[in-house]
Order: sequence, then structure tokens, then C-alpha cells
Amino acid sequence: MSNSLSKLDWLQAGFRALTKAGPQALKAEQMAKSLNVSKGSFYWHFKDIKTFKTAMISYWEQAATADVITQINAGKENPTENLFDLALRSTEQPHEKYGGPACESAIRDWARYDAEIAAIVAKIDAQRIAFTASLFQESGHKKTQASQSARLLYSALIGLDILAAANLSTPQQDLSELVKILLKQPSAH
Amino acid sequence: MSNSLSKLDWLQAGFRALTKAGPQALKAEQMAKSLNVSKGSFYWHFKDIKTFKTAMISYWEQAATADVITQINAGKENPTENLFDLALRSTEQPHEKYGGPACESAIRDWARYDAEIAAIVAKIDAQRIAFTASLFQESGHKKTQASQSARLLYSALIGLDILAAANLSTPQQDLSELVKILLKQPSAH
DNA sequence: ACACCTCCATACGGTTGCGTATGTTCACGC
DNA sequence: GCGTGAACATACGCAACCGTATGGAGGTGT
Repeated sequence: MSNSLSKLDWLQAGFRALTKAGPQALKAEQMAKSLNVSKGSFYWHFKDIKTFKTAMISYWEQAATADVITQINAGKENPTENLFDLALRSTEQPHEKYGGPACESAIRDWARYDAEIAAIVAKIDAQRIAFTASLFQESGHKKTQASQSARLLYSALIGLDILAAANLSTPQQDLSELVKILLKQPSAH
Repeated sequence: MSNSLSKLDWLQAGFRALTKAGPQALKAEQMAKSLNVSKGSFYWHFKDIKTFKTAMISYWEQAATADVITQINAGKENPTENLFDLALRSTEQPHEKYGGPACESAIRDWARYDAEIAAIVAKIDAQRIAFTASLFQESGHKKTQASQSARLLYSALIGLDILAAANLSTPQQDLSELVKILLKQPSAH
């Protein structure tokens, strides 16, 4: 059948629901309605809700990890240019595969009240910060300073995204300015 | 009766629930259980859940606005010192009156899926950013740059708090360093 | 054309939460 | 000591959601 759903269809519906209405919208019947099927379909593809959530976060973890690796491989040339790219790409439009940057803060909300999710998000965050720090290091910063710059840039990215939702900031502009400022700092070990 | 509850008792229970378990924990019966009473008490003090939530956010709005005003009044002396104080005080322990800084991110989660909450949070954020910008201006920054520095500092504050929950940062240290960096920037109009 | 497997619909019992209606208790005025 | 009202308990109908059980439609192999 062509109009038959797959596991991935359900996962994507999950990310849409998560982005639009938060973790409490990850309900079988609710998502079934959004897919115009009954919950019988859900319980055929997944054992229960918990299994479904685990599958969602695993999928996101994989995609997010892959993104970091891609950036590492693509960023061998100019670390400084790469920092600006990072600031730009992180506020892009939704990804097809999963929710993309648009649902990052939704996942972060999710993590706030679910230890399992929090652990995975923390792992991804650590990866990204480490990667960003390596770029600062290649741009001339000492190790400690590079870590600090990475934390500041990454946290500003998170905060600006939240403020952008309330039209209180224009992330790309502020972020690239922050990159400039951080790079201008003298290298103190 | 001394062991009789007031509206405020219920609001505080609401902030505790919000901080610990998120917006979906703002349920009448659940909170009643945490207060060792029945939900009859809740529906005596409040018409319904929606009214209760409105009362909560109004209370927070009032407290948050008062805090900004207090800081404005207390900050006439040294704007630079005030910026560092700001960075420190924002990551303090829970306030008695309401949830305090500890529940700020919980309120922000809440705002993500509730337009009414989002509007009030945006208003408070704008106030704080404006106040922070005024401090940067008094410290020598031009207006546009002061606004940008304020946005960067405030968003870093939000982001670092989130990362701190995963032990990925030490907010106070990074924040005061960011203040230093931002203040070092030459004043370009 | 027959069984078979995939994918989904439907129906059920159980839990949780909402809001209402009504009963109960206790302090207080007098 | 008796009404009155504030503060809560209890019980009800209703809706949403969970997970299960079972049945049915449509495609596939032979």
C-alpha cells in the first residue's frame, strides 16, 4: 500500500507535535488524529508510548551527532569562517529528517522534566561545545579560553533563539557580532 | 483557623509544581495532594484552572517588574558594578515570594506553548534588556551597541542557566567574564 | 483461490483530571 | 447554644488518554 504509514512517519509526527505543542502532546490518540488514522496503527508500530519516545530521542541523537561530524569534516579549511557558518546555520529553518533547529528548544523543554532525555541532550551539547571550542582554538585561542568562548557562544545561541520567539532579537546578527568580539579577545592561557 | 490555606499558599504550590514538574503539573488534584487537602479547597479559592494560571503569571509579572524597578533604584551609583551584580544575582537561589530565578526557565517553557504567558514573559524580558542596556550606556556604550550588548548578556544568561542544569557550565564565572569582554569593546555608534 | 501477513479500525476496561453539587466542620457573633 | 459563613470533604458525570483484544480489508506468494 502506498498510503500505509511507517515508523518514520510516526516519528516525524512526533517531532511536529513536540515542536508545536510540547512534550505533553506526545499522545498516541492525538498524533493518530493528526495522521488521520486510529491509534491501532500506533500500537502496531510501537509497543507503548515510552518506547516511542525513546525511538524519537534516539533518532534525534543520531541526526544531531551526524550533523556535528559533518561540520567537523567540512570545516578543515578555515576555522574562523566556520565559526560564522555555525552561528548562521544554527538558526536555520526546520530540517526534513527531524524537527531541525526549530524544535531544538522544544527538545530542551522536554529534557527539563525527563532525565533520560536530559542525558542525551547534555551529551550532544557537550559535543557541540567541544567542536566549537576546537574552532576557537584553531583560531588562536588557548584551550581554557577557547572552552569559555564556546560556552558563551553556544549559550547565547540558545538564549537568542528563545528571545527570537518573542521578537526580541535578530539572532544571526547578534551571533556573528559575538563571534567577532570573542575572536578579538587576546589569547590568555 | 491557623491551618487554613490562602490563595497565596496555592500560588506558591503552583510555582513549586511548575519548577519541579513543568506546566503539565499544574493540576488541581495533584497540587491538592501536595498540600494535603482535597481539590474542594482549590475550587473554593479559584474558579477554574485557567483563572489559577492567570493569577500565577500575574503574580510573577508583578514580582519580576518590582525586581527590575528595585534594581533601577539601587543602581544609581556605579553602572559597571551593577552589571556584575546583575550577572551574579540572576543565578541565585529560589526566592521566597515566588519561584525566583530557579523557576524562570520553567516559566519560559510554559510560555512556549501558551500565548498569554508568552506575552507577559516577553514584556518582562524587554524590560530587563532595556535596563541592562541602560547600564551599558552609562558605562560608555552608544545606544545601538548597548542594546546589542544587553541582548547578548541576557541571552547568555538564559543559555548558561540551561547548560548549568546539565553541569556543562558555571554561569557566574562565564557571565562575569562576558561582562568584562563586552565592556572592553570600543564604543562604536 | 487459498492461506497468510501487514496494517489499521473498533470496542473495551481502567486511570486521571476537570468542574459541579452538595455535605460537613469549625470559628465566631450574639 | 444557635445561626452564619468560611474552608474544606465527598461524590458525581464527563472527557481524554492508556493499553489490550479482536476483527477486517488489502496485498502477496503459490
